[in-house]
Amino acid sequence: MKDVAEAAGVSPMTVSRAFKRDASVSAETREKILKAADELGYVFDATASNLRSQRTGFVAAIIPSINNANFADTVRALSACLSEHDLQILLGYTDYQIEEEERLISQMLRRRPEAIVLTGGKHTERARDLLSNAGIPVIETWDLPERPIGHVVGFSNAAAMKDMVDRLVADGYRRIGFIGGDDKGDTRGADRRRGVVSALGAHGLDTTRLIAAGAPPISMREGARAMARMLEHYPDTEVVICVSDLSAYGALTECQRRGLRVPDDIAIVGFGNYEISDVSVPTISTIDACSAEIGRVTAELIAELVDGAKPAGKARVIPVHPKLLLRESSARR
Amino acid sequence: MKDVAEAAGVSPMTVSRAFKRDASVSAETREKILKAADELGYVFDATASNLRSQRTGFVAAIIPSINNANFADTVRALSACLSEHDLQILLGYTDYQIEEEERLISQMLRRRPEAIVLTGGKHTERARDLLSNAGIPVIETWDLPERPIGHVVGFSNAAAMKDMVDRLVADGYRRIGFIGGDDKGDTRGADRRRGVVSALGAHGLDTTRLIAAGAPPISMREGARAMARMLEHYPDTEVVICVSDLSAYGALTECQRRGLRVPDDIAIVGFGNYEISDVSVPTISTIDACSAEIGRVTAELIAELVDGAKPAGKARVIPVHPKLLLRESSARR
DNA sequence: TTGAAAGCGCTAACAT
DNA sequence: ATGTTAGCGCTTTCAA
Repeated sequence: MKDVAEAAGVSPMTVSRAFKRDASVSAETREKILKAADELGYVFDATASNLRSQRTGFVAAIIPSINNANFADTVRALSACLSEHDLQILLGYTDYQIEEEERLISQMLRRRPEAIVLTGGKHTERARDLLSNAGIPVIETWDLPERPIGHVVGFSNAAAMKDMVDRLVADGYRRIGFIGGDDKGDTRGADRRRGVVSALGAHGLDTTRLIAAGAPPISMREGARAMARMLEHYPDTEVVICVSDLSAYGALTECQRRGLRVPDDIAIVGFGNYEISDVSVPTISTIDACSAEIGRVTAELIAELVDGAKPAGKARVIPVHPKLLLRESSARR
Repeated sequence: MKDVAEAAGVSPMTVSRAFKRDASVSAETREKILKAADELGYVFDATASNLRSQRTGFVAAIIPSINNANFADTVRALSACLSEHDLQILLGYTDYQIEEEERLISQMLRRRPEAIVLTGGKHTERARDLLSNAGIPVIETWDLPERPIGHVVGFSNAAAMKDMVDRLVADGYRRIGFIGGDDKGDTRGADRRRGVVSALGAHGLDTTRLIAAGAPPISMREGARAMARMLEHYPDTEVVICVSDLSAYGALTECQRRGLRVPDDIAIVGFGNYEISDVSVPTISTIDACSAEIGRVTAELIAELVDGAKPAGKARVIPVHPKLLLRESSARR
């Protein structure tokens, strides 16, 4: 920057200002400086800037898996909105393990992010401590934690499933099974399972038709395998609720390979409104989790908190509202 | 760090050493220091460390889309291998636009990454300049560029498609169509289309059965729409090659909705070995692009280049070898 | 194994 | 609108 200053015949401070958007530099001077910088091949050093200004422009975002279209949608929306405020995402993924989340949090805080976004409301105690003491906004998403660390943008996975069960029961379904949500790592999956079981109980229905799908990520293959076991153990099941659309699609293929008609012989529903659920034959009933909305709302919240015009204020809980999408796979004959 | 030093009764320099892995600090002193740091809630400041040591531990990685399982697999493997060398990914995505790629590159270089990974070999001239002058290893992936900027880890999309066409022709297919690859943004898709057309030409077959799928990301829905047009314009087509498994699956569903049997009435093949291609009914023939291998190999290359034991050396081209996976959707009756 | 001095490249704060 | 001074929190370098 010193070199650029010399080349342009100004002080380093003026060069610094010329590289800021709102700084007070005459248009003429700025042009001269940018030209000099370009000729010298100068590249602004954000590291030094961050240290001196104590602002990094980073927002840490931690998701369970990078290879999940729902979380990808959230991150994409988050990233797009944040970039309008000159904020950049520092992405990490936990492989559905809170110990790994703790490690990531501890690592990322060293980079001095200006806010941190988490997926879910279950964390190690040390992670909670680190976050509470970090002095930056913490936003938990994709859940409504009982004991929030800071802000929340999300929904109750259990309540979403209750709505689905209520609807299926209203449609006349009685023998209802569930696939997945057995592993502790996938806390949202476990919440969905709990929601289904408790809703079934409330209707006085059988709550034992539960099939494990193993450790997350629960994908299509696991869904197919679990459906095979469902059909063996509970062959008279009328509708199978799956922890996600991916497992629901896998379950659907298992039925197709066995010559079972969906929904005529057995109905299937999923969760997440992945693209496949609206394209497959039959299309799959699901719940839209508002992935992108979660990202957008979170970004807006962060922009507001980081701009720092307001005096912190207290932690907010912003609910989003999943939507039931009834499609061919659970249509009553 | 000064506070920690005082609390532990040592100099800041010793604290600094205690936080390094290999530094020479007596076990006793280190323990004392870590305890003091923990009690004070001290969090190491990577920003200052980066500035002084001129090492950030960042590797910039730019992919077309975060919501693509192939690129996600590459990034996951890259990230996992890099973290063993204390390197962290700074992820950006271009939405398949090289102008956006240029903007991202320029932004990311300010953060002083120690290497930069790109997807594809097509970039703006300014992007090429920025990268050439950045003084860090540049690795282009998922392609074999004619004019590489630095290192390359990838394969020829056109050659991969030639193999597929050759195989289909050997299986007796003659009227072969292609869906996608029409938009300039998806350069790998365009390469695949070129590869198909040129291979068809070499066999003396009809090269006009090309259906546009629009701007990327080409997903299931676009595949279904394109298949509808293929069936209208070229109803006697024997096999349809799709730019990816997602569009291939979409194409498959369009056939199913029309009552066409795959592969008996029409065969379909895809690209990328996405999970769906091995689960759908029928399973979809495809080409495995070695997504994870690209990430792993790239990470190993970077680790070697960044450790800096060697004196730079010249740019390397490391080919990976896509594999034909023939499945039900193109099985000859 | 530990410490002291200097400075990485930028910008906050103040002055003009 | 521009310049000067000081220093962000570490680590390199040298010394003991």
